[in-house]
Amino acid sequence: MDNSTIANVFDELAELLEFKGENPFRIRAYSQGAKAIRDLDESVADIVADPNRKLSDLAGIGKTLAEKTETLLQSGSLPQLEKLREEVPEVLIQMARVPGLGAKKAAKLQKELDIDSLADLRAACESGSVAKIKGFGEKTAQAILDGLAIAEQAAERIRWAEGDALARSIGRHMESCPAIETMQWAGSYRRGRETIGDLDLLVVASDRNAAMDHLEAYGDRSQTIARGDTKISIRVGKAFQVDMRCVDANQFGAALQYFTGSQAHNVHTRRIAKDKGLKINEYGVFRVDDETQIAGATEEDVYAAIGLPWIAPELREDRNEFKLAAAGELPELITEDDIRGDLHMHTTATDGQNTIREMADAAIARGLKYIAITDHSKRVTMAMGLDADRLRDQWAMIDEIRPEYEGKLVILKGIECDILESGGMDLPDDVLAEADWVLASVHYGQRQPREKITERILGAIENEHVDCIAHPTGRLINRRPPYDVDMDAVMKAAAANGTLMELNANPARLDLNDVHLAAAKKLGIPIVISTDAHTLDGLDVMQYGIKQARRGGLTKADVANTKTFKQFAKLL
DNA sequence: GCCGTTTTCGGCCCGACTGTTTTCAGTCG
Repeated sequence: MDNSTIANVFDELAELLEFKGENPFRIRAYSQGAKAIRDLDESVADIVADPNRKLSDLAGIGKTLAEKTETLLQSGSLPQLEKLREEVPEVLIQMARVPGLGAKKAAKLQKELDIDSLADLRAACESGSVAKIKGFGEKTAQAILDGLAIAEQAAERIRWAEGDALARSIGRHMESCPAIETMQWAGSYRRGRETIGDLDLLVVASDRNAAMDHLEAYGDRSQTIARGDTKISIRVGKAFQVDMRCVDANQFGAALQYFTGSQAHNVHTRRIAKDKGLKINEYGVFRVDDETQIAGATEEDVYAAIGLPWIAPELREDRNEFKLAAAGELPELITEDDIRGDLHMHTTATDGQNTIREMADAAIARGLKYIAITDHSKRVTMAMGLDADRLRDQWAMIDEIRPEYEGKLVILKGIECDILESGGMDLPDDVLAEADWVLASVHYGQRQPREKITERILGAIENEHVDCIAHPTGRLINRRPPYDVDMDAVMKAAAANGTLMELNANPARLDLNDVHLAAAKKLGIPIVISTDAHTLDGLDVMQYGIKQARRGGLTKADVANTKTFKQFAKLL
């Protein structure tokens, strides 16, 4: 059982306990335990198996959660969870996911009105029976109806790149507001999370009402959810929420820090402040005894006030950033300027839209010094994958054009070779041996059982000609789950065999994810950030990979394609 | 349920906004 499965169990326990009206701090303990395990850069099972280590040494895991984790690892289930699932009606969980309804209101409605489904809930709102319950009213009933409509429109988190496009569009609109002096995006968008649940805009405005009016005038606004003196929330398009907060200039840094989150990171900063006799809120850092403000204008000031250096937003998840910051060991995160090569791209030989020359010229225009041409192998029939003959023809072509690029760009003879369903590589070893760069990837048999898929990938790692595992989990964000693969085993094998691992920068993939990247870094596995470009524009997705790499805490030194070609070649 | 060099008990981040309340609970981030 892997970390995320265990974490999901604790999250579900927390959710179910909330409906039982449990002590909120006990509920939080389960959530925090889930987070601690999910964010861990090593396998919980390994820690349990190690006689020299204890699970309860992990922050947020005490005696009880350690025992439950061991039960899960041994038996695969938890009696407490089974019992709670029986006790809490499924409809309660659905109800609490309706925006505006939480566990308490949902439980009260369900109990008093005997609601069995969301359809029942809608009917109860429409008939007026909800409004008659003590503590509820007409407006609450209407808010629930609105919430139901939103929930039906599947307000799922959007990919970071989509959030980026929306933020830029709203940003352009807001720039024309004369009342706004400063503005900056915060929230999970600023932290670079792979998906964004809403957008958070922070502004300093000479006239707050004018700024809020201006946001409400955004063309695609569908609804205003709330509007107060300092904060406004609107809905854009069908269901996406955008919040704007107005603050004074001397509060901007504190507000930016607060609004950027994550929530867990903020809780941690405030706890540190409290220990120092300080209080942090979105208006600044204050001494508790006399309410004096000691910081707030910039984020650097806020962190300095609690004795820490500024922490990059991508790291603010309350994973290990506080420990690193306190020790002065925060990583200097990779930037797009550090990238010198791109080692995964396709051409017209298979499913790409441009020729080798066109890709090479576009790479030069983007400042790259080396690329690898990595078309599909023959198993990928839909993309007209290459057999040995066609591949050798392509390599002959590369030999032919290389002189034109002498001193400007190194073009590697590569292949994205499929790992076959039955195991083994899609091209014979003697062909792979002629390649400069071999990516191995799974495209078929993605639903095979864990043991089988893991065995296939381990086989590729152990093949001496394979340089790198491409998109190692196969997930497509919001579309397709990762293969059921034992990533702990894959990473250990990659480390042992000197095989590189890809961070595929395509915004739908971003594969490996941030936690995997941190784990790879810990094991010393060099990461290659590649675009998997199928078009010239496809080369521009590198920025998304960089964002993801930063979230994994990667520095220039952790990423192989930041090296000069001469240094990079030593890894092959 | 977790945690600790003020502690093994008694805390646990902090505030905006809404609706329904005549002083605050619920929800959200």
